[in-house]
This record gives sequence, C-alpha cells and structure tokens, in this order.
Amino acid sequence: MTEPSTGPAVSAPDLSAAFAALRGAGYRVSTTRRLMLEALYGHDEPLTAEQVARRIGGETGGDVASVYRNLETLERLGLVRHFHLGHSPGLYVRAGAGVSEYLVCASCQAVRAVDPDMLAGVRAEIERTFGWEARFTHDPIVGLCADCRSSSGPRAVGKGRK
Amino acid sequence: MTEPSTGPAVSAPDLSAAFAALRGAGYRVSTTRRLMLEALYGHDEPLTAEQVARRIGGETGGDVASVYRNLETLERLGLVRHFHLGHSPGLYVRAGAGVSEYLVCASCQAVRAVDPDMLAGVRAEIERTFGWEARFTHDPIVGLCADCRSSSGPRAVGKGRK
DNA sequence: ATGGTTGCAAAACTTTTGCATATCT
DNA sequence: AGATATGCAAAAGTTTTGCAACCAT
Repeated sequence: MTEPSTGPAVSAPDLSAAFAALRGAGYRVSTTRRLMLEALYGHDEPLTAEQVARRIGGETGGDVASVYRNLETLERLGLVRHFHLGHSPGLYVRAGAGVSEYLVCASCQAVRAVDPDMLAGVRAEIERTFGWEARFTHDPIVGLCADCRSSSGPRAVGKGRK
Repeated sequence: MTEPSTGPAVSAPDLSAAFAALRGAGYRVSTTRRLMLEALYGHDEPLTAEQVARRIGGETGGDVASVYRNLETLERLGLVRHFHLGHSPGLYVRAGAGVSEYLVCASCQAVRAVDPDMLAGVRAEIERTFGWEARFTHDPIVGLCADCRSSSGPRAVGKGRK
C-alpha cells in the first residue's frame, strides 16, 4: 500500500500552488487533474461533475468516474469544496484564498463566496440563541440574493413545481 | 383532468386537521395517506421515504413509489417538509404547528425544530451583512449541537472519511 | 360509477466501485 | 520500473414515471 497520504488541508491561492499541494501530498499532477483544476479555478460559478468532465474531455467529454474520484481527492486536500442546491447534483467550486463559505440564491442560483469572518456575526447570533456552533461549509446558506428579492418578490423560491 | 387543485399552504396542528386539509384540497384520504400522516405526526425525528414505507406496510413494507408521490403532495399542502443532511436521502418531518425550520447536528444528526421567530435575529444579521433573505426551510442550519460541541470538540464534523 | 390512488416494474440520475490498461515520476 | 491514475463497464442508491387494477367518495 503506497497510496499517498491524505495530508492536512491546504489552501491554494492559485493554480500552481494547487499543483504543489497535490504533489506535496504525494499525488500526481495528471492531465486530468490539471484540466480539472484549471476549469474550477477559472470560474466562480459552481460546476457539476459532469460539467467538469465536459470541459476536460475533447468532444465526448472526459470520464465522469475519474472526475468524481479526483473531486473527492481535491476536496480532501482543501482545494475544492462542494455543496448541493435543492436536489441538484453536487456543485463544486474552488476553495481556499480566504473563501470558504457560500451563500446561494434559491432563485437565480447565484453563488456568493464570502470570507468566514463575515459570518462571525451570524454564527455568534446562532450560538447565543441556540447554543449551537453553525457550519456553513458543506451546506451553504440558502436564500434570495438582493436582485431576486426585489424582482421576484418573496414568493419565488426553490425550483418551482417541476 | 379532474385532478385536485394544489391549493394554498395549510398548517395542520393535528392529524384530523391534516385529513381535513387533504379533503379540502380535493384529495382523498386513502389508507396509505392516513398511515403516512400518522407515522410522520407521531414522531419528531425526520423519516426517510423508505422508513415511512416500512411503517405503513405490513411485513414487507409499503410501496416506496407511492410514498414518494404522497410526500410530494403532502409537502405541497404544507403538511410535511423535507430536507437533506449531507448526502442522505430526503428526510421528511411534519410541518405546521409553529415548527418550520430546523437545526441539524452534523455529528449526532439530532434535529432541533425551531419556531421561525427564533431565527429572526439570525435572519436580520444575514440581511444586514449581505443583503440576502435567508431561507432555512429546505436547507437547515447545519452545525454542532451543544452536546457534541462539548464531547467531540471542534474537530468532529460531517460523516467522516467514509 | 368515476376518477383519484395504489403497486409493481422499469427507467432516470447521481455517485461509487472493480479491474485491466495507460501514465506520471 | 513501479505505483498511481484513467477509462470503461457495471453496480448501488435515491427518486421518478407508466400503466393496469383498486378503492374512496
């Protein structure tokens, strides 16, 4: 068993640092992983595994199984994070660089990445009221962004009735 | 097409009111639906669709497809609500009776149902900081409950590494 | 009687796993 | 060379859908 160690969470501010993090943990920087990271670090919008696969493969798209395997690895290394919006497939975004928590709009699906410090007040309020320590890392705060609040009114929520 | 109308959301404080809500919206109170509501209204813990099916069928358990169909109906009527915890299957709980938002413990999976009013402070804090209107109805607040905070310390989170 | 409901079967989808082959170091 | 990573195929798990038979109203 010469499998690379899981290693501690590392935040990579940019691509080359992400590659270094991979190597440092004993993983190889394969073509697939390089393309995946380029795709994920090039966008702020979250991507599904299938979207990532489509971006790394030629016409047919890359293999989704490999993408899932790598996403899990990248997530363990703290380079990527994923969450779900409603019943959507997993949505993956880059992590690190002071960005580690998200607000997701239930209406337009916009994602706002925020510095954990900005949520200090919210966390404090939750602790004061309930005694719980809130985690917004895997399950983001879902709500309506400022735009959707004003345009759609308070009724438009979720993915509609089908 | 004589399908019953979707109707407005109704909060049923008890079983008979739930039945009335069904009838009022033009739905029938079938045996399946009655047993499902009894199961869901008898517990505070959330149940998966399969658990509900097991409770309504004899030995073999009821049909999961029907359960899913009915859960969707009951949710539209505001009698039931569902959310997800991590990658778990949908977890269904009764709605109404002043209980409509949840805190879920990432460690022991305890569910704390809270009156929406108790989250007013949290919502206000989020609106002040981000301008967003938070919704904790489909995606509950995930964190560590008071018990798990003291016992496991700040490290135990999520479902482990598999 | 009638049309909503159920059960069963099969499909749709997302994610995981096994294994031989290709690839990085 | 040698172990890791990939690709393909198949499986697992959850949720949805089609359809004939059933059952509240």
